[in-house]
Amino acid sequence: MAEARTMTRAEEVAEVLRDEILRGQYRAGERLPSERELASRFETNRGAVREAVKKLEQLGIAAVHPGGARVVPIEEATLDVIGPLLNLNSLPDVDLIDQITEVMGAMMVVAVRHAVERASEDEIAQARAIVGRLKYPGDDEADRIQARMELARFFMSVSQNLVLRLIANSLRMQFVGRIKETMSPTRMPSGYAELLEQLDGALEAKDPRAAGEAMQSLFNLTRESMLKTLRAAYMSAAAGG
Amino acid sequence: MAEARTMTRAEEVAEVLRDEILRGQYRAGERLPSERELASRFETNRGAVREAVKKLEQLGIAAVHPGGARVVPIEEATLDVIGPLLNLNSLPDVDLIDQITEVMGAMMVVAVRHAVERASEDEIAQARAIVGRLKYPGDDEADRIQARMELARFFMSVSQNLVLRLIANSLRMQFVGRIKETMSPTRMPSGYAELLEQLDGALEAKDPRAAGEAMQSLFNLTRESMLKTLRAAYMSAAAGG
DNA sequence: CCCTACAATTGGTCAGACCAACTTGGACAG
DNA sequence: CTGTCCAAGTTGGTCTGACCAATTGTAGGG
Repeated sequence: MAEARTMTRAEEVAEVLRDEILRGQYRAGERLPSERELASRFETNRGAVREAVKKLEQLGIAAVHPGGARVVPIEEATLDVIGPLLNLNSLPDVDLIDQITEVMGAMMVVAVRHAVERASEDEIAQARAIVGRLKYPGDDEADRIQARMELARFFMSVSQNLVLRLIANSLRMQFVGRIKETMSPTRMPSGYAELLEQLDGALEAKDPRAAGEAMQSLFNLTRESMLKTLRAAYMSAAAGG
Repeated sequence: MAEARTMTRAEEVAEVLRDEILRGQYRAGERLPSERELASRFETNRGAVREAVKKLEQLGIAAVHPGGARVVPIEEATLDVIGPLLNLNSLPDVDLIDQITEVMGAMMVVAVRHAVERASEDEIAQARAIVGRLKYPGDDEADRIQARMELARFFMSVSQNLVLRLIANSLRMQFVGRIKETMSPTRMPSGYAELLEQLDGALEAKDPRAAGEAMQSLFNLTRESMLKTLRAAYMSAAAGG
C-alpha cells in the first residue's frame, strides 16, 4: 500500500510552489501569481494549477480568496508541512527534528499511561513480547527499528485515544521515513537496556505512571543519540562540501 | 480575518461526502461513487466534485487512485477530521473531547517547560500578567476565557517549538469554537486559584518543572469540570428530547 | 480452475468560456 | 493636494465537453 505512484501534474506543481513558499521566496501576506499566470509558467492548464493551489491552501500555507491567493505565515500552517520542511534541504533541520522527537515523546508518555491502564492481560503480554525483542536484539539491526515502531504503534492503538493516534500518524508518516536514512547506523545508547528493563517491569506490574516515566526516559535517550548522530552528519557534510 | 465567506460548490459537496464517510455510511475500503456519478447526484460539474474528493483525500479519509477512490479507516486520517467529528452531532462526543483536552494538556506542559526555560525577563512578566488576570478575574466572564486562551498561545509561541504550535493550531481551531458554546457557564473549579498561585510562583522562580506540573494540574482540573458540564448537558438533552 | 485478452469504466488532463467578486487606477469633488 | 467614488480590468468559481492512460470487470480460452 501507499506505493509511490507517478505524480500527478497538479501534485508536481503543488510541490514546486510549496517548496518555494517554505523557502521563503514569497513574504507572508504577499499575493501568489494568478492561476492563469501559474498555468502558463508550468505549461499546464488552469484546472491542474487550481488543484495545486487548493493543496497549498489545505496545507495551511496559502489562503485562496476571490481576487487572489495569499501566502500565510508558517506558524498558522497544518501539521502536514513538517514533512516538506524536513525534506527542504539534503539534511533535515536539527532543531526541527529535536522538536518532533520531543513532541512524539510527550505523546508516547500519555499513550503508554493510557494503554497500561486499559490493557488486557493479553495486550500486556504482547507489549512485553515486543519489549523483549528490543532487549535482546537478534543479529538483525532492522528488526530492532521495526520493534521500536511496533511498540509505539501498539501503545498508540491500545491507548484508545484517537487524537493521539492521528497526531502520531502525521508525525510518523512524515518523519520516520526521512529519519531512517539519516540515522542508519543506530546504536543502542548506554542505559537503554536498563530503561527497557524498567519499562518491562512497569508493564508487568501494570503501573501506568512508572511505564510513562520509563518511556519518557527512553525517548530522552533516543533523542540525544539522534541529535548526536545528526550533528556528526552535518559536520562531515560541511567538511566534505 | 477568516470570516465565513460563502461556501464554494466544491466545499459543499466535500462537506456532505465527508460527513457521510465519518458517519460510517461507507465501509472502510469501499469504493466511493465515481466522479461522474457524484457530479450528477450533486447536480454540478466534474471539476467541482474533483476538488471535493481531493479535499477528502487530504483529510485522509479517502484515497484516490486511477480506477476509483476508496474510503480510508478513520485511524489513518489527518488531525483535521477532529473538527468535523465534533460537529457531527448536535452535542459533541464526550470521549473525544476528553481525549482532545488530555492531549492539549500534555502539549501545554511541554510548551510551558520550554517557555520558562527560554523566556526573557520581559516575557516572564507578560505571562505573569496574564496569570494575574486569571487569578483576579474582573466582572467579565468572557475576559477569563480570553485570558486562558492568551496564556496558552503565549506559552506556545515562546516555547519556540513549531511542531507544538502547529498541533495546537489545529486543535484550537477545531475545538475551541465548538466547546465555547457548550461550555458557556464556565465556573472556576475549586482549587483553581491555588494552582494559579503555584504557576505564578514557578514563573517568578523560573522553574520549568514546577511550572509544567502546575499547568498539568490546571488542565486536569479544567478537564474534569468540562466533562461534568458536558455530561450534565447530555442529561438535560436526553430528558428534554 | 486459472489465466489471458478484451471492453467498459475510472481518474487525469486539457481547452475554452462565462460570471460574480475583487482589485486597481483614475476621475472627480472637497 | 487629499480623499472618495466609480468603472474597467483581473481574479477565482463554475461549467461544458472532450481525449488519454490506467485500472477494473468480464468473458473466453487454456
